[in-house]
Amino acid sequence: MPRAGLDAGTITRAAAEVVDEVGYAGLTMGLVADRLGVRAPSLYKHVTGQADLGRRIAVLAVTEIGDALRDALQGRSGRQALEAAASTTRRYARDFPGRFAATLYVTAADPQDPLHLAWLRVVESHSAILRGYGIDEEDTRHALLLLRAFLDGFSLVEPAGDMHTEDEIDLGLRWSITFIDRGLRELSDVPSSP
Amino acid sequence: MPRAGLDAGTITRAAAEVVDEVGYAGLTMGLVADRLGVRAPSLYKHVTGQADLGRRIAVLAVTEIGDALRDALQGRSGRQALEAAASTTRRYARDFPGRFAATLYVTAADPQDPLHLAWLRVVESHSAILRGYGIDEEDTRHALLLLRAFLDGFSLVEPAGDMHTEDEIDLGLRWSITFIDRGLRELSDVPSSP
DNA sequence: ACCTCCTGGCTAAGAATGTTACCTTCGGGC
DNA sequence: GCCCGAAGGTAACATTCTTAGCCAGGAGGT
Repeated sequence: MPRAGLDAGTITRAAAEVVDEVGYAGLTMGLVADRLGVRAPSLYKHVTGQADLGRRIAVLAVTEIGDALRDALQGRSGRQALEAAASTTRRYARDFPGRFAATLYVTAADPQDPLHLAWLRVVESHSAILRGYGIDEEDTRHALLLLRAFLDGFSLVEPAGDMHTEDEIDLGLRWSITFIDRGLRELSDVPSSP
Repeated sequence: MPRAGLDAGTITRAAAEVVDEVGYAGLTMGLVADRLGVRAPSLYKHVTGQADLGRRIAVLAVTEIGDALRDALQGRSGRQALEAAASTTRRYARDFPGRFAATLYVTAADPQDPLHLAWLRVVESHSAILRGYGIDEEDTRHALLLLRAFLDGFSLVEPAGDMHTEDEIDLGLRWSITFIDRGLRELSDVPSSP
């Protein structure tokens, strides 16, 4: 029987598909192995265990979000950039619920953690949004936290769908973007609409 | 041997202590049983299983947050109310990390779900904050979403502590509160400082 | 006081899963 | 063609959730 040609990457991608289907809590080594046409113990040749696999899913997801943000922010600034970032983050959370959950549950340990580096790229995109508003460096640092809390928090509220309808969230999101955009413009040294 | 006097409530409280110590993912029936001086299968006389127990922890946590918010908002309005809500939510997330995680992971199924009712009380507190700003009903509805995303999102970013120091988060939170407070005051029909 | 019955806790056992130990075989380098 | 490391397989073990079935304890009626 030929080798399956596994490596950590293919296993992680298969695992990411699994969590998107069965939820992050439903991840099992057996399901991942099945998807790859392989037996569960074979996975341990490439990942150290389920915890490791979970971390790798989180790194993959944060990296993908970072990529998506970078693409979406090309050539946009101000309110358009805010909108693009919000809808990108939200779409990712909806299309890949398991992966997105991983980004919330798994936290980086040390600054060398690949997860940390992946997050830095996301933060860089958030910074790019703020750069367009021309606010000073200290405000930018604080606003970054607000932005992350807002974007992640909003995508988080989504699955708790019992409280709000899809449309209501859509409207709320657009309203919130207007709210934040206005606040940021007022902070700006050179208001774009004085 | 005397009866232990278990019921769903005591089991849930014990389980809540367990998750705060070992993390939500580390919850096992055995740990809960140990804490109560009882064998694991006995728990099944009062809760249907681990999933049920997880839901009950979430309900407990959301209820506690609701109570804490209600207390903290007594006699405060405007910016003070915002600050009180943020620090209350954040303190809860830090003091009871396992329980707080449960509020993020578990989602209500139907509108009769006790979890849904518990969330309604939290939303009621958020509404109370906004009420003080005198903004119209539609804006209030949208702002509620913003508030929930912000408060939960901020408490969520906290454990990902590799990226920001404690003080930095503190400052960012105060800055964000100022930001939101100003935005809300500008929405107000009767600006408090015209 | 005693009997009865249900409740609540226990032990034992089964099923699912994560993980390790060890074996086998593929496939490239000499 | 041989050798050896790496990749995958099988078997087995440990942990944990959960169910089945037993037994005691105590509340309530007589």
